[in-house]
Amino acid sequence: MVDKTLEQILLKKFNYRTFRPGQEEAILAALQSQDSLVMLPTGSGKSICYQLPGYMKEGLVVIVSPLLSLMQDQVEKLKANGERQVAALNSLSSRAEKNRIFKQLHLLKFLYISPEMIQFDFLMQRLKQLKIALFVVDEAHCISQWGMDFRPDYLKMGEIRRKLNNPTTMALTATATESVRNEIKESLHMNHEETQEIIHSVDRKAIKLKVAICDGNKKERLTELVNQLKGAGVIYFSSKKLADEIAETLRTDHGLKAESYHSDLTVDDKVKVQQQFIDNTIQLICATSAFGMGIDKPDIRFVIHYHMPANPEMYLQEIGRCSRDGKEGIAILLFEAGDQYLQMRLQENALPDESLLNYIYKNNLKIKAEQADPKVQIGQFYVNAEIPYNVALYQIQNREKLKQNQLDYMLKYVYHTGCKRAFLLHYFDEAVMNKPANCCSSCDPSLEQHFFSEDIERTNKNTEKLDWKTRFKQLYKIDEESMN
DNA sequence: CGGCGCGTGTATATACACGCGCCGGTGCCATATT
Repeated sequence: MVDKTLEQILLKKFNYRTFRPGQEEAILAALQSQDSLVMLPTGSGKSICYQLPGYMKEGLVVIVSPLLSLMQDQVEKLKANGERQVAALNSLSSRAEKNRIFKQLHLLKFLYISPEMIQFDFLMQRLKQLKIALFVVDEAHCISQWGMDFRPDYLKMGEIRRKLNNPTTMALTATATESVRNEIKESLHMNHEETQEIIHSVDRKAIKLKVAICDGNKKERLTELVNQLKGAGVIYFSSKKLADEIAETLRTDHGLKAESYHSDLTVDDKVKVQQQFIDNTIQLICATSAFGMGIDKPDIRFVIHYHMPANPEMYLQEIGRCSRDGKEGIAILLFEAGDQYLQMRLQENALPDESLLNYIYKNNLKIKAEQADPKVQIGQFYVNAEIPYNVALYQIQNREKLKQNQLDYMLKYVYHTGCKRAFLLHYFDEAVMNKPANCCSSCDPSLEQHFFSEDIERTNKNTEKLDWKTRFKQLYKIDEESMN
């Protein structure tokens, strides 16, 4: 059943003729003031799910977003679409801009904001007085994936929602198991029975799955692969240094157009690398997990993991950047015995141990100087939320066990001899429907060969080129007149 | 775990072996200056 009115608005506001799967259900839920948890695969137009009902309902749409670049990106897109009543409130705005946005909040339709900034008292007071049409948590898996680890402000969104008088809420994500979905709902204080879940498969059939077990020759395997694979690709590392080094090797020894991308890059270097990658000026990105959210490149043909990610959710997110145009692509996980220990070390360092937690509970006021340490931040979150010490310890230890299990699942994935796709989907309680051709390295041992030849056209040659400086200006300078 | 850098010890003075310790990923915000 297709609602003609909705389609007319879709055409008028967004210039699309038809809805993609899931969009209409999400929009209807919002229009009926029903809370929803929307899980749609990457590239299926999640922003329309809240933007369209935003236009139809009275009041402000507040979107909690994890990254500054995502906010600026969305604002830019809406403005390009002719929307003027949109703003992002964050540390990139000058004091004058912040003031202006704050004063004209009642005239806005869409407000993008970080979980850190929305908590500010003066802002909350103001938001409380306004009619909130929709409260959106974008990339909601961050609540579970980041909130508990290094961004505790994500854990306060439930309280924020309550303070705003429980506005209609939409949580959006691309990858979440049932338990993560429950965690999101609980964290946001969403009612289990009344929240509508709009869940679509996480399976991306265009992406073929390969695991290559190496034996002391991972670097050689990597260079062999990138020399033969056609089109644009991303190589994920769990070390910034190694990402830099391999990018350098690929450039100087192999003449490939490769750049590295990680958190040490300045903001303008990040924008530059991203844009050159989208333009096909750069063919390969050697990245850490910093790279990816908001990357809209349609023709990424392969994603290689030099290091195993921490869990299947992250693996799916990272390989999900491949093949957004629907043409075939390949995800290759390179594994060497012992690789899991790097992840284990990283995980050990993420959460406070018993003695640190104890120290934080006893000396909370005295350690403000150390607030930069995420472990201390997590501990302080529990203290400030007045959660008893034993409960906090129990929760943290549970979290550690969960992470171990997730890593174990990745290891089992590596050594699984049956269908890799089936095994990965099983983690999300899904079965393989309509198994694609060349499904995975278990189903087709010489899978990667298909991606060495150029007979299949896999690149978009007519990608519009945009000077990165122009792009940078667009992204990070909100024009002044737009608020009037 | 594995790889690297560094200091120490050896056998006989500069080169090399050995063991020890360390490292390894995600982002908001603030707030002060120039």
